[in-house]
This record gives sequence, structure tokens and C-alpha cells, in this order.
Amino acid sequence: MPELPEVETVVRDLRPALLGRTVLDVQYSRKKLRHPWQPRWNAQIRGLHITDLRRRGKWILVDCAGPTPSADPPLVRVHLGMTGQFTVATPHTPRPDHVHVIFQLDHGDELRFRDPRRFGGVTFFAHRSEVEAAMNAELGPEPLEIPVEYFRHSLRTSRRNLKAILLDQKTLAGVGNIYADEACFRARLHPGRRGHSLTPQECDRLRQAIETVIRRAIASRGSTIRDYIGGSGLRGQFQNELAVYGRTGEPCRVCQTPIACQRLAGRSSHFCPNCQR
DNA sequence: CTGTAATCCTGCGAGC
DNA sequence: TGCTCGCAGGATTACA
Repeated sequence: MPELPEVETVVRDLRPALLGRTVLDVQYSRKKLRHPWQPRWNAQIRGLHITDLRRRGKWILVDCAGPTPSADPPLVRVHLGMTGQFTVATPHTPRPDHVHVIFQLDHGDELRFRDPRRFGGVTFFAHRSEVEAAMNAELGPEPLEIPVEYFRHSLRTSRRNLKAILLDQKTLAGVGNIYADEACFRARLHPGRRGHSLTPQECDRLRQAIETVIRRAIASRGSTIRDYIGGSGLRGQFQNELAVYGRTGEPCRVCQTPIACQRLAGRSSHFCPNCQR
């Protein structure tokens, strides 16, 4: 579910509530998550202070600090998968189904990881460096900081279609199905176009479209299609501004042509057959 | 290298 | 009302 704008919203919501907090205890359900929680981490996490909260692509990173300062401190890494929710709540708030990890915090609140489909996960790393190196090797640049030449080169040397390229986290980290479709529409490019068929100008148009769409989506706290909620439990608003995603058969906001839907890179891909070439 | 399909799960809407 | 089917914001793997 959550793509960059949704994950960014969760991080922004949670940051003020979590910075400086101490984890008193951790509970977890027996259900298996994508990146399995392991009981032995419990003892390691207890007593850690939360020093920062960050996002990289669709990953949430919770930086921690132990009792003694370390150059390579521990961290907790979270992925929301399709239906993940990461929220702070008071213990009085009823616990919904599918809450799989609960961090008890020192000021009484709970940090909850909920995920009905369990495609997401929570993993503890004793040393930040273990994750950073691996993640940087597997993730491309952030969509709001795409190097111009890098992006042109990535597109123009690929025989894949735009949809597949945009969804590839190694090319760009954080774009998913909604924003790939929205960016192609904004750039007036058919998602089935092959990367190598793009002119440098079209590459730049796509890059700018991605940046604009992602920026606006963050400003609207992401899109809530079904399950998504931010770190404080609020729904997103960008679903109201989507131009093509989920609008199959509805009129294009520019030319009134019915929006088409076609399977590309294994995913439903929405586009205007008239505006996008 | 590319593309496709299956896989991990639960829940929901459409259609009968 | 109740059933089955297909599909869902992700990501990895196997196979053609």
C-alpha cells in the first residue's frame, strides 16, 4: 500500500512522538511477518532510547542508542508492505486485529505495528552499518533528488517499459503503483513506452513529473485507497487528486477520453490513451 | 536482459 | 443473504 508519500507521512507524524523516548518493553504476536520478528531481540531492544526516525525509499528506520555511546548504534527497520500501519496510541485505545508488534514507551504510549496481510515486517539490527550498506546497494536515489544524467541514462539504456523501470527500487527508491501511473500521466508518456525510446527531453519531463507528483502527495499526507493511515491515525487526502490511478473508464481530467487500464509489469496500469503517447 | 506468473496473506466489492 | 472470484498500495523467486 504505502509508497514514499505515505511512508514519509508516517515518519513525520511519529517523529515528535518518538524522539527521546525509551523503549520499556516489546510484545509481538505469533504470526509470521515477512521479515520475521525474533524473540531474542526483545532483550536487546528493552531500554534503548530513540534518537531519530528516518525514511529511505519505502523503509522506515528507527535510530536507537544504548546506555553507552556507540559509533555504530542499533536500529529498527520497518517496511509497511501493502497494508502495514505504524502508529502511536495510548494504551486505552482499543487494539484492533492484526497488531503484530507493540513497543511500550516510557511516557505510557504504545508504538504499534499492524499489518493484516503481513507483507510488511519489523527487523532489529544491533548495528546501523549492517543495514545502511545493504540498503544503499539495493536502492536507487530518492525521487525528490534524482540526478538528471543518471535518470536519462537509466531510461535510455533500458529495453523495459516505463512502468517496470519506475517500479524498480534499484532505479528509484520509493515509487510504487499509484505514483508511477500518476507521474506518467503528468509527463504525458504512455507507461508501456520502452525506456530507450525516450528523448532526453522526455526523460527530463518524467523526472520533473515524478518530483511534482511526489511533492504534492506528501503535502496531502499520501493517498488512502483502503487501509493506509498516517502515524497519528489520520487518513491521507491525495486520493482525491489522482488523475488516473483507480479511474478506469472515467473521463480524463484534461481531454475527457475514458481512462484505460492495462496490465504492465504485472500491475494494473492506468493511463489516458489520448494524452499519453 | 525482459517479461510473466506464482508466492507470501487478509479483506472487500462485484456479480450471480 | 450468501457464495465464489478477482483484485489490492509490495517484493522476491523461478522459469521461459
